[in-house]
Amino acid sequence: MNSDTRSAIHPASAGPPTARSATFSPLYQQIKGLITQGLESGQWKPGDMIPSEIELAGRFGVSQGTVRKAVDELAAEHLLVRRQGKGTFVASHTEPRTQFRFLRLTPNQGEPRYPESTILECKRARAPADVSRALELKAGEPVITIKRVLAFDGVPCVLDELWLPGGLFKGLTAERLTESKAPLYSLFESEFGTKMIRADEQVRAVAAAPADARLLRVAPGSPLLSVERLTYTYGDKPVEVRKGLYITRDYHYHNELI
Amino acid sequence: MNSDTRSAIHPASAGPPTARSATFSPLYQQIKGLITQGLESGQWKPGDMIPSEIELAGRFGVSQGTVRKAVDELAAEHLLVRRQGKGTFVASHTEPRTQFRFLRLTPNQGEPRYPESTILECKRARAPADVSRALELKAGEPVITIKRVLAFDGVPCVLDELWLPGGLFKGLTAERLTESKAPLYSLFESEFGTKMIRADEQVRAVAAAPADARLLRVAPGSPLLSVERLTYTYGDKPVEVRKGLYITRDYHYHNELI
DNA sequence: TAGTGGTCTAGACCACATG
DNA sequence: ATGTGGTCTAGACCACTAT
Repeated sequence: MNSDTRSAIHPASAGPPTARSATFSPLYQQIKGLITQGLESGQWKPGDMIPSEIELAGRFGVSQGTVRKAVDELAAEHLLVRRQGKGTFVASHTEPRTQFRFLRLTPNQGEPRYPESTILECKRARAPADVSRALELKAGEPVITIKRVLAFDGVPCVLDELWLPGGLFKGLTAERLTESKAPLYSLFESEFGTKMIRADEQVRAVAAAPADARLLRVAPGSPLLSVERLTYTYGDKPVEVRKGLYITRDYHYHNELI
Repeated sequence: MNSDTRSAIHPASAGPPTARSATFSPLYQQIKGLITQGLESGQWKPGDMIPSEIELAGRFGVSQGTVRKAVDELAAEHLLVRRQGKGTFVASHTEPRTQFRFLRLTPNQGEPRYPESTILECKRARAPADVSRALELKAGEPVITIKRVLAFDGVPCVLDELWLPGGLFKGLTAERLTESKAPLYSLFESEFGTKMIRADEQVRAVAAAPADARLLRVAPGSPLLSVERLTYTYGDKPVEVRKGLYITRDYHYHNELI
């Protein structure tokens, strides 16, 4: 079965059972790639159950243990979620665990909560140079920019501005954002088919500019936490730039070093 | 072999091959615990090679695959480091990778570097109430407190104050800290046998108090990044409280969301 | 050449969820 | 009762490191 196996994955490179050229990656890595393709292409959408390990093993012509190792790693990367007795599912931003991986704002006392959002602006525009560079867009390619305030119990806490490639988010309007009570990333994955996977953040302390201070209802010059985020989807493709200003009097940015 | 196996690990609970009471955790979890004991007790010190998988499998009376799963998880938690062809080693803060997991300060341009340290103070003292609570010490138990400035090329960047349980760090003096050019955690693990494993951080933006501003050579009221850290060693035991103030003009706090 | 971790297989049985 | 993921075994062979 071994030679059949390998030829199933690399039809052009079949060889004797133990043949493996220098360019071959381990089978389980190849399986990871094939599963990731299914996710990227939308064949399996967030929340969907993917085929069982046995089914995938048969389909790819490898043993169940090999599929298991591939799925284990994808689960460790939070692309998949295993549920014993039920199956393996595509991770979704509708799940609270996923949401709080991308919302690090935590109350100084009490449990993490999700804030209310007020959209200030949502329009198509030309991207600033740094945003354009970060999103790997050509100069002049359109982006959609969103500006909003996040609040807890009516008290402003975050002033957020973000930029998205226009091509991926056609039809995104302020109305649609205002109607939806779901978190942004949840909306993005369900309505626009773009799933945020990971992000890099740069955190700084800055003094509040007058305009920002007014929107956040703090004194100009107050210390604010600046959080600049670059977010990636499958294949390490950058798809969101986000700049946030946080008031960290009653909340803080939480991080676990492991 | 199965019944021998289990009796080797739980001498008092041996049973038929397939017996497993409700209180039994999976074998590989038990193996994880046994290996962790070896780390915690100092049987294997940072940098040491632990016995091979086959050796451990024989010693614990389980298959190599079970040891492998245990070691895999400990490596994922950064307690161990695998090196193909060489062996498996106890992770150490002398390795750059480990150091930068706990030093998130990154230049806005260029590669991460390690700053120079100037010790301002190192003394035994009574812990403030919040520190005492965080370290789970009884009121009045002594702590060692260290105050220092970190700088890049002579330019102050971080003002750090930290508290350690006195009992674990006997003989820690300013001289010893000043002599050592190694990072603190490296010194702690090699000289005092306390290995820092993970930490929780709370990040905020604050205004510089006059005294802090003077030490950091910034204007009073300047925005500073406040980073409060509680650090744990084996067994989730808290062993360090650290409060840092960062100047984030040329550097930022970097974080990857995954 | 020998020892280490890395990959892969085949098969057994357990634990959990559901019909 | 069935199907799912979770654990465990036994053994083969590969890739890397050192002597």
